[in-house]
Amino acid sequence: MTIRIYNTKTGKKEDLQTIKDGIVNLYVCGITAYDYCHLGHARSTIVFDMIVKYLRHSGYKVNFVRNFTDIDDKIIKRAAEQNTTTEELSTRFIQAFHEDMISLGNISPDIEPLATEHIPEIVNLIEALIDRDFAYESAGDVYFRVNKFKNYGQLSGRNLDDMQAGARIAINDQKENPMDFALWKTSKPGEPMWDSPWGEGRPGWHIECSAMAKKYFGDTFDIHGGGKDLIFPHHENEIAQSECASGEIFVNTWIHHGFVTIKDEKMSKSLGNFLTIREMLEKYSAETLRLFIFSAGYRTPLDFSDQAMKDAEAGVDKIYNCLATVASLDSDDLGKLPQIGKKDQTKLSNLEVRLQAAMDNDFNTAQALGYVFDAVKTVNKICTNLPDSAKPFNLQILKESGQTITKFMNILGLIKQNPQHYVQEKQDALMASITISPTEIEQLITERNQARTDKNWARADEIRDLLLEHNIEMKDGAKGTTWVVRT
RNA sequence: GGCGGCAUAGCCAAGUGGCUAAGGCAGUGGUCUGCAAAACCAUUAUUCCCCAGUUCGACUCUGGGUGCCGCCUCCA
Repeated sequence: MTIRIYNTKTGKKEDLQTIKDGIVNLYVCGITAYDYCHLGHARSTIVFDMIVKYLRHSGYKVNFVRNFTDIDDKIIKRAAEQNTTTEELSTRFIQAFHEDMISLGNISPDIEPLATEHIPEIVNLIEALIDRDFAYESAGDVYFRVNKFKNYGQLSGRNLDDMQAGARIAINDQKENPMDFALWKTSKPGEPMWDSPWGEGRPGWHIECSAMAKKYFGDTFDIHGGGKDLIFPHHENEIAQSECASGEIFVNTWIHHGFVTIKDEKMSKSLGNFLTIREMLEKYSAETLRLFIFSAGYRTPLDFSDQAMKDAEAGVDKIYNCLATVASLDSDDLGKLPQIGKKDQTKLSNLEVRLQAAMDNDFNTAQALGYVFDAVKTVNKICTNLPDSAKPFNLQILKESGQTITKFMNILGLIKQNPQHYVQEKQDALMASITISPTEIEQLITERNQARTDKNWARADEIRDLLLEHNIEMKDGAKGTTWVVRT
């Protein structure tokens, strides 16, 4: 099967064709390190984590680079506010970012380059652009000459005339054209600076990615990713810089994911309506967040709400519960398992193929999750109906289905815990909140069961109500009465 | 103003030129239970924003309209 990916550049899904057989070079724009990351960043990192894991699962060697922007206007401003250096500030938030990534269960990129560690590469690239007349110096700044690049606007589907008509561009006398963007900026006194042929200054925002991508992947590479908001101007400008400097196509496939919204508005620092990863993880597990994120296509806007998170949590529990049940099936149960209907059997044995087909289709996690839940339902159905005349073969089907589900969910960074432990731990966590001891509960259950034997329903109900007041819910099963803490 | 995207049941959300329009949450009826819970079964869009067109046939393609969102300034 071929993996098909929606390419922003062409607006179509295309078969993935790598430059080198079996190798994917992937560059993702990372964060500007000046604050804690919010759910939007979480979606970005989780989506690309899934993409990398799925590509690797599909047999590709993926070289995954994600940068940090550790010098820019916002960092300078924030550092000044906090009375610290840009270096201290960015180091602190890069550290926080790494902590968040571990909490979320994301793998690390192979390389995490910093802009400030690539100043020579940046300067070289700017010099190449000046040599080719695509850039010019103006009072210590260097600007890219957008008029010189005939493809400017190809990624975002714009043209220079339309954009200038918009007139939302700050007037700057140093520029030949208002749309020209800075490659190098003169530093003001007290700001961080590096030596350059144009005097002391610092790089513009876009140039770092062009320089670092070139360093690690050469002039042309396979996939470049980021949020939709980076399409213009950031990625447009990267293309301009890189292609004008090298004369080669910069990137073959552009992947852009959608935003996380709150009440249908984009979550962003400027709007102040953001929730940090840390805040949200106090309330919900990383796996709940991941399921929530994967319940929609990565390009769709995703609206965050408590209800949506509760739905996702119920989904995670549902899968774990099913897998815990399957894991608990042992040879004693063999005789009780039913023959599995032909239809269910086919459904389960096709699961892996269906999951793969969904993922191959532009990483359609929502559809894949649909298949997983469908399989969970089927497995539950089989486990629940336990008539006689079963064959070991049936147990095998259930165990294999459980393995397929687990293996696939692991690609999404989900179901990484032992299901039985998960169910148990969830229970244990709830235990802390209850106001009655397990011993007392057991005593009351024993008493209730005696009352039930005596057909003293009044007393039995009384005990159940009493336990319910303590959030304890009983389940009368064939093997006796079990209990759980109600969520 | 320019450009791009989206519109599918109470909510979230896949999907396809013709086969039952996935799945989750919530709801309803049932099985089970002394009553419950959990689980399971059944059920919840004769229809996919509106209007035209293409087609033997469109929710899916084309054109127009409406609404929402995003980008054009920093942004994942």
